[in-house]
Amino acid sequence: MDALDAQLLLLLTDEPRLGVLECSRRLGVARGTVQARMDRLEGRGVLRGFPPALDLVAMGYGLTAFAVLEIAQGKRSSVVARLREIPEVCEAHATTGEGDLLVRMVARDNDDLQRVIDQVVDFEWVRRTSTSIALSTPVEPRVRPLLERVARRG
Amino acid sequence: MDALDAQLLLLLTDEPRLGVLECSRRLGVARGTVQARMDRLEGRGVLRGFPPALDLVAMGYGLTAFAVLEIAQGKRSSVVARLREIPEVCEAHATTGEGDLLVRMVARDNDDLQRVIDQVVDFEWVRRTSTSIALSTPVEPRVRPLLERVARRG
DNA sequence: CAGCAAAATGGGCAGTCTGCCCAGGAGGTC
DNA sequence: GACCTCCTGGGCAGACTGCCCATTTTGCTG
Repeated sequence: MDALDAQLLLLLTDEPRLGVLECSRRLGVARGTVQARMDRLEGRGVLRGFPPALDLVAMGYGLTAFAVLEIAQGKRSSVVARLREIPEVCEAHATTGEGDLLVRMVARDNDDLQRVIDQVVDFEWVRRTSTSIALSTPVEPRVRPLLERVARRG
Repeated sequence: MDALDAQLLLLLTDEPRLGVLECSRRLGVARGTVQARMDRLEGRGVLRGFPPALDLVAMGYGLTAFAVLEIAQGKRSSVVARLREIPEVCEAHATTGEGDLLVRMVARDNDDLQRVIDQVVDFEWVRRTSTSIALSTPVEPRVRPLLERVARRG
């Protein structure tokens, strides 16, 4: 990951539709170079692809909630298996600290959220839970700043 | 968002590099239809684009941590402004419940993480904090299940 | 410092896709 | 029945991709 790699990724972050040719023009390098860089980044697993970015709010899932679950000894995989079956569960992390599992979920409205939370929480091996609703997202998911740092140096 | 929209998005989720033409073939519809659907989805804000998916682990940021911050009355925007300046802060949500702010951050190694956490936590208006380190991610960020549901019905 | 391997350059070529256009047909509404 | 929206199938010029090549630059090694 040198500066050129980072600049390329920044460019693609800002304008993902750019083709290889256009990227090479913007960066002032040859087309083959950009192609090689992208191949390498993809090969190393840094660049995983270009998945469509979907706006859950626009899709009708306007509510996001987080739940911290405390799980009975050795039962985490059972709980995870169950969580995976709930479509509204968008993400889950096993963590240190007070809780064992941090779960992010979405819902269409309050009733829906209640239903989802019940599904997540009402489960034999879940000992204790603490749920919070996301009121706003002051920092949208981002990687840009990290890239910028690499892009500047080199 | 009808079934065709969802199927299209599913297709793009699985193979983002697919062009309009190939999508139309796979879905068994005319090319113009796919084009129109994508334009509409993008217009409605559902489809935000195709940003590059970067693997933070492969980039060297192998550690993820979550912090719950309790903020002094009315000082949230100050804290948020500060958080935005820390590149390692990848996401932050204002929440109900015990904490006021849920922050996700990444770091290269333990020392780095310590440094980042200090930056996030050592701040005048932050009252109380609770930090957890993500040990694993049993449910990777996903939207697919929600799409599948729409795709099946109509 | 000479020498080598990896990387970047600039160019060329066939195949394919995009963006845009049009006329016709299908399905639903007033 | 008139109308409107959506999908269809086709055509066209322009642009890009993937791939190839020979040459030059770069950066490291002995």
